[in-house]
Amino acid sequence: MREIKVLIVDDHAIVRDGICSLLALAGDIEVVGEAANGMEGLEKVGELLPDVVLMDMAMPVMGGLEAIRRIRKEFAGIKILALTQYDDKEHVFPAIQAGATGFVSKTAASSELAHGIRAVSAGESYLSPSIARLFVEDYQSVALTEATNDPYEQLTDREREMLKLVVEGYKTRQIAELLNITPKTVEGHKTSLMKKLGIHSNLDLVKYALRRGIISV
Amino acid sequence: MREIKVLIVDDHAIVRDGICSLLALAGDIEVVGEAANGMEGLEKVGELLPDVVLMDMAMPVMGGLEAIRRIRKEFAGIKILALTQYDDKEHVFPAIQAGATGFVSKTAASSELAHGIRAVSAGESYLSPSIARLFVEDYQSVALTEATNDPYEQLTDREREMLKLVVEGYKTRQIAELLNITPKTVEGHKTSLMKKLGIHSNLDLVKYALRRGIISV
DNA sequence: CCATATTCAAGGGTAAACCCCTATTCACGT
DNA sequence: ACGTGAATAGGGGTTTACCCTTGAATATGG
Repeated sequence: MREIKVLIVDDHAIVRDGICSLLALAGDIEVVGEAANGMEGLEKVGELLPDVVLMDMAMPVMGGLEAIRRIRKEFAGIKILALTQYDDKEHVFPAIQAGATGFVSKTAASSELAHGIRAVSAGESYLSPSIARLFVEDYQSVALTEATNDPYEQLTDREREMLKLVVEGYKTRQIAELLNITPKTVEGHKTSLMKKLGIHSNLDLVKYALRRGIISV
Repeated sequence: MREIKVLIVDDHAIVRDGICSLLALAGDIEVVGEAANGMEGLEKVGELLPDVVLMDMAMPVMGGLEAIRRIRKEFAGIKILALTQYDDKEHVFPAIQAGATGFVSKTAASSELAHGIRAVSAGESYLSPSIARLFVEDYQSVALTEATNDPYEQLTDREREMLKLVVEGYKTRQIAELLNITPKTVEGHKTSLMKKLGIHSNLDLVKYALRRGIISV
């Protein structure tokens, strides 16, 4: 199997050299170039066409975030593994939205770098445990609301059925036809469930349903 | 350092034994018990109080999903590492929402199991590359829509203003009062923007706005 | 066994949203 | 000067949603 070509972008020469020698031990990874900032990184990506770019987030001249956006825009096929010393939402999520395929924390075990590079190169993702935690917690924040005394538990089966159909976009009349009841009955359940949830509009019902994970965008 | 106490829940004895011997090699992990289904797993959790439960998703009697919910409810401090042979959204996200702290694919390298157990035990998370991908892509779906030729760019400033107010819950009349224009004008803009976005209901407008990040739940 | 509560069902009336069309004004580029 | 697109406004009719009330069947509890 061909070696994975990697470009390292970091403003510290010592970090670059360290990573370089680390990856040399991996065997299946070849460091084809280095860059000291986002601007330089963007140029070298064009010259060297690496498989994976290892991108530090905190850099002068052009930050990692902007560099990721530009690389993704011009070279859609090249995977980006972001590298950071800060393991918090504010640093991680913007990088992912900018187009990073994986994220490794600098506090992580050094072996993770090679794992991450292999994963993103294979079209998958890699998230350091401290980073993965952020994603998992973000998804669970929805469910946590559930654990508390959510009035959703107070709804009858029929009302939950209505809620689901309503937020899925069915009109009152359509629901009535589906369930072989009159539209008036549907409205009755709807009024009742809205009262229980303390919601007064169709719109907030959708937001509630999304928060509860009843439907997804 | 104390060994990490693990309970294995899987309906196949062969799988349990295999995992058991794998983890024995790790050194810092001790398998304190096994269970063949969710119900049995729940009982053993109470008896053995493990640090981490390794939970298979596909099981008879009581599935992994329900078992995760109950364990989380009764024993909030115990971490759950889910295990599955299916690496898709439909299987992974519900497990996370039910309370799993990490997720390992059965197609993954066997060394991942120990990594995952250590991560969740330390209060972090572990996601196999094929699973991590799902999370990353889910976060990127917002940005990706943006990158393509989203008709949102076709909207006029006024229309964007309407869109924002509408999905925030303002009624047509209220918007009219806010902007000192007639309700009819508001309707006009609304009709126009909905046509541009190919949306035919208030409800889908909310979903669109959430997808686009115009509002948040 | 009866009283009460809950669920499901339905009607009537009002207000709001939605649909299709037209029309004026203003700005902008050709 | 002309066409185009945006913002504004309105008419008229249909559809839906929202609010209040009622009634029947089915628990649930004293």
